[in-house]
Amino acid sequence: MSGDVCESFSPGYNHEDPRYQELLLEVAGVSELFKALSDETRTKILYLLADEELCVCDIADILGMTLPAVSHHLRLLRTMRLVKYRRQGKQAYYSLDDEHIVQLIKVAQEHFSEAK
Amino acid sequence: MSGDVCESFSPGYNHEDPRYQELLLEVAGVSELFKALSDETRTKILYLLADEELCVCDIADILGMTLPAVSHHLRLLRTMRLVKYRRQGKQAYYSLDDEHIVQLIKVAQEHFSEAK
DNA sequence: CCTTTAATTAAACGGTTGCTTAATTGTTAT
DNA sequence: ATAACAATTAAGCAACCGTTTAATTAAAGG
Repeated sequence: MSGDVCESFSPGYNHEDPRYQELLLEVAGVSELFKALSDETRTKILYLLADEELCVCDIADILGMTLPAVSHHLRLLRTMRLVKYRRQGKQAYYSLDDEHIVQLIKVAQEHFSEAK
Repeated sequence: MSGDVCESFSPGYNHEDPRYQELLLEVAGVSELFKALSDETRTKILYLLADEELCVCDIADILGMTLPAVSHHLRLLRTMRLVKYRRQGKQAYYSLDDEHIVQLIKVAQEHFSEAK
């Protein structure tokens, strides 16, 4: 049993317990999701897509960034299942794939505004 | 007006509009909050503190990390107003400072579990 | 006062990450 | 087929981030 250090009590965390392993997997997934949202550029992209569907070119223009840079971020957001895209002619139109993001951003906003 | 590229329409984003500037500030704050949650170690710490108050030494022991490493993360979480601490003798006991984090983690969990 | 323990801070190192440039793929039009 | 445009992919580089080690501060006890 670990955790009983500095003479203070703390419950045991059995690292061999399969439930503990499962929890670790969840933690990894959660932090990976937050990592996708931790970049300012990606957050901006999600804000834009929350309003409307946009093609890569438009996003790059609005944010004043190069196309490859934006495409790079979109790929990450895609693998995290946060955005989806549909191809129409030459353009690829992106939009939000999940309502959870809107919730996450909303809660984060609240914390931000309350923290002054 | 920006945004009208690749022959597709997109509404104008006036970069001089004070409301736009305010929005940018919010985006920066939101992404900064997510950045605090994006590290796996910090997420683990928040999971632990969601259960109970713990001192730095215990956290380090449970996670199998050095004390300075944990302290470093706690400082960041403190500046983000996510955790608070109280000193009792030699130890510093940390606990969650905000219920928003629990909400954020809960929503992230849902997304993670649904995304398989 | 000196020693010990908990915690923080500072400096340095290694790995990761995001952007840039260049090259490639895919689609439309001439 | 060739040309032009949108998008992706790849490689290289600079900046950032998390950990480690060492030094410092703070508090309790002999």
